[in-house]
Parts: sequence; C-alpha cells; structure tokens
Amino acid sequence: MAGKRERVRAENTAEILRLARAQVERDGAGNLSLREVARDLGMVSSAIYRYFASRDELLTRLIIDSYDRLGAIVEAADSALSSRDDFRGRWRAMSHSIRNWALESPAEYTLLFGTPVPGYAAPQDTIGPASRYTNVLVGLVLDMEAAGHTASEVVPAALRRDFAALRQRLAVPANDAMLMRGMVAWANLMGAISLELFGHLHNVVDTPGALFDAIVEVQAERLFA
Amino acid sequence: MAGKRERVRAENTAEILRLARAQVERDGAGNLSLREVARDLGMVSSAIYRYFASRDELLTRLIIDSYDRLGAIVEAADSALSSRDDFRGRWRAMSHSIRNWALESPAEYTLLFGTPVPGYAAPQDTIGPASRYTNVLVGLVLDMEAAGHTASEVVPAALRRDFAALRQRLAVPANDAMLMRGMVAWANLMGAISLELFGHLHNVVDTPGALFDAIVEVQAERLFA
DNA sequence: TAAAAGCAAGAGCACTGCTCTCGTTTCGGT
DNA sequence: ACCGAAACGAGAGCAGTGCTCTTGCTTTTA
Repeated sequence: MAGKRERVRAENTAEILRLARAQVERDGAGNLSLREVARDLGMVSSAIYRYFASRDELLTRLIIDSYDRLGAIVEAADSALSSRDDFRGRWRAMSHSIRNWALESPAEYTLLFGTPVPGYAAPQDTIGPASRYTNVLVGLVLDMEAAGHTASEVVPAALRRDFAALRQRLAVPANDAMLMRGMVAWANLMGAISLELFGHLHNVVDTPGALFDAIVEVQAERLFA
Repeated sequence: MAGKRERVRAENTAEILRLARAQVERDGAGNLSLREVARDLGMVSSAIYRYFASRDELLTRLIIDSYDRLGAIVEAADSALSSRDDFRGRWRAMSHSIRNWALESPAEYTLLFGTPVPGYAAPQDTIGPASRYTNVLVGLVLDMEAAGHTASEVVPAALRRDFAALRQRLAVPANDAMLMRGMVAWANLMGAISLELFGHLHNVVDTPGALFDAIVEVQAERLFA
C-alpha cells in the first residue's frame, strides 16, 4: 500500500512549496498569499494549515530551501576550479556565482538578504543552511593559510574572543588576521550585490556588472593575491 | 486670516507623517497601516486619501525624509572634523555615523536599504535626497585627490564610460582609480551594516560593533591612509 | 470491525488598501 | 455680501488578507 495518505501528503507539501516559490518569484516575499496558493492548488485556504502552521512557517521553509540552493551553487562554483591554490580565481568564481544567482532569482536573494519579512524572526532551523555558502569562503581563507599565506589585517582586542569562539565552533584553524580578511571580503561582496539589487546603483552606473567585476578584482588583488 | 484651510492641511499632513513614522519605527515599513494612522489621528481612513494618494505615496514621503535625515547626519559627522586632510578620521566619522543612525532607527535603515517594499518602485523624487549621504563620500575622495593622493585601483574599460558620465553629472573631477576606491569603500560599508542589521552576523560574532570598527579600520588603512 | 487520527470544506472574525457618495465647510471672484 | 466651486471628513462598501473553529468524511491503526 505504501501509505496512500503519506504519499498524498508529500505530494501536496511539495506542490504548496512549488506554487509558493513561484509566487514569491513573481510578486516578492511580502506578497505571498496563502489563499492564492490554496486557490492555485484547488483547495480551500484553511486546508493549507494542515501542511504549514502559518504563513511564516511556509516562508521559513522557502528560506531554508533557498539557502540550500545558494550553498550548492557556490560550492559547485568553487570546486569547479581544478587548481585549488588559485585563490584569486576561486574568489572570483564564488563571487560571481552568488551575483549570478541573485540576478537570476532576485526575489530569492531578497528573501535571504533583504528586509527580514515584516514581523518575521528567523528561527534556528535556518542557521545551518545559511552557513553553507559562507563555509565556502571560510574554506578559501583556510586553504590560503595552509598554503603559507599570511594576512596583515589588524584585529582589535574586542574581536579576538569572537574569533576564538568562531574558530572553535567551525573547527577552523585560521588565525585572526586571516579571518578578518574573510570578513572584509564577505561584507564587501554582499554589499556590492545588495547595492545593485536593491536599486542603489540606478543613477550611479549603467553597467553594474562591470562595477561588480571591478570590485571583485580589487579585492582579489588586495586579499587573495 | 492666513488661510485656515491651508494651515489645517499643513498640520494634518505633518501629523500623518509623524504617526506613520512612529508606526514604521515600531512595526516595520511592511506593517504601516493607513487605517491605524487614521484612527490615531481621530479620522476615518478615507480621509487620509485627501492628503496622500496611496500608501505607497506616504511611504515614499517617509523615505525621502529619512534620506534627508541620514544626509544631514553624515554631513554633520564629516564636517565636525576640523582637520580636513585627516582622511582616515573622516572615513571613520562618516562610517560610524551611518551605523549609529542605523542602530538607532533600524526600521528607517530598513526602509532605505532593505527590500524595496512589496510591489513598490522608488519614484524619481527619491534620487535627490538619496545622493546626499553619498556626496559626503564623494567629497572625501575628491579632497584626497586634491591633496595629491593617487589611487592604484584598476578600472576595467567597461566602467570608464560610467565613470566619465558620473564625473560629468556630479561635476566631480576625481579620476577613475579614485572613484573606484570610493565604490569599494561604499560597498564594503553598506555591506557591513546590512549584514549586521539584517541578522546575518547572529551566529558569527557576538560583538558586531567590534567587527564593524575593524572593517572600517582595514579600509581606512588600505584606502584612506 | 470499531475507534482514532488525519483531512478538506465552509463559515466566520478581524484586519487591510482603496473607492464612491453625501452632506458640510471654506475659499475666491464678482 | 453673496454664490458657485473646490476641498473636506464621514460612512458604507468591495475585494482581499491570515487565521480559527466546527462539521462531516476517509484513511489508518488497534
């Protein structure tokens, strides 16, 4: 029998997620409507609550899935480079993979890196998937250090404890200066993408792609040479 | 008579903006409710439409005001430094003024730099006020160049036209490399603040303030020394 | 086979943005 | 000083939202 009920439940759950994702992609996360999902699915709105306790829970699920996809994309971009010690190349690859993904599915990027939806607070379940893409960046600075690179970034005393905890939690033996380097690169990368995607470059440059390339290149030169 | 109607209109408009701002500050831009504003004001909801054509128009007005306040704050922070050729100091001052403002009124920061509200597209009226805070940064790189500093940032050919247009539009005689430097600093700054404010640092560091200081310092060392 | 659990439907609540109509109040021109 | 026009606030109403509760039906479990 394989459990008819169980099978139908899985199908419906998947279908709800599919429709919700399409809706988010079309109208943005803020406009996700449970009732519309229900209509598209040929159900009544209250039935959705058998599958997701609330709109926020559905959103959370979408967020987790998006983090997972982003993680997979960045991992693939990084590991596609055969020469593991081409650090500049790896930085380029992962940077561009994130931007390309963001441009392809802006609503998804917005879902993760834009305004935390109205009264919504990210639950614990998201932190695992969320760290997948950052782990790729961590891997880069780790490999650099293993290859004998030294970083000269100054790390204030107040940050040393944070970095020590981070080192322990992630089992990452990078030194403070190298971690600092990663943080600067991370902030710069996400800043460049957010400025572009949220429209702050509109009356500034006409070819945001070229600007992004240049920003990545400046960092590659400075941090990953 | 001084126009009773005109006076009342000005008062009501101001009051609507005040209440709406308080609401945004409390519940976030996505939860701004015209009906609640009307209730707080002792009016019926439809009356609000005598003053603002739509919820989006009210939001736009709030956004413009916020850009103006941010602009004033950053300008003040920069011009508070008496030694105009202390570029690192000026960079520090403007960076921290933005972050402090963001921490004091996160909903306001979110309004400007988070997700462009659901189906909302920023109208032209915002681009003037929006460039006020960036002009301070532009002023910094301009002064650096005037003081004889040279930048070594590489600017790809594709960006040269954008930068030429920018130079003309803003009447800013900075060379390409120096403009590039400003862009990197800008992206890094906004990235650092957004990561913190939108919760992406939650399981990363416990003292985001220290991380921010360090990021600013790294850039000060590299770009504004 | 009977009880238990899972399910979809439907009605309903309290909201939302927005529109339209209807009396009233204020303003500008004669 | 008057009178038409314009501006105004109130109120009802429409279409939509998230979410809850009850009611019957179906599948699963014991």
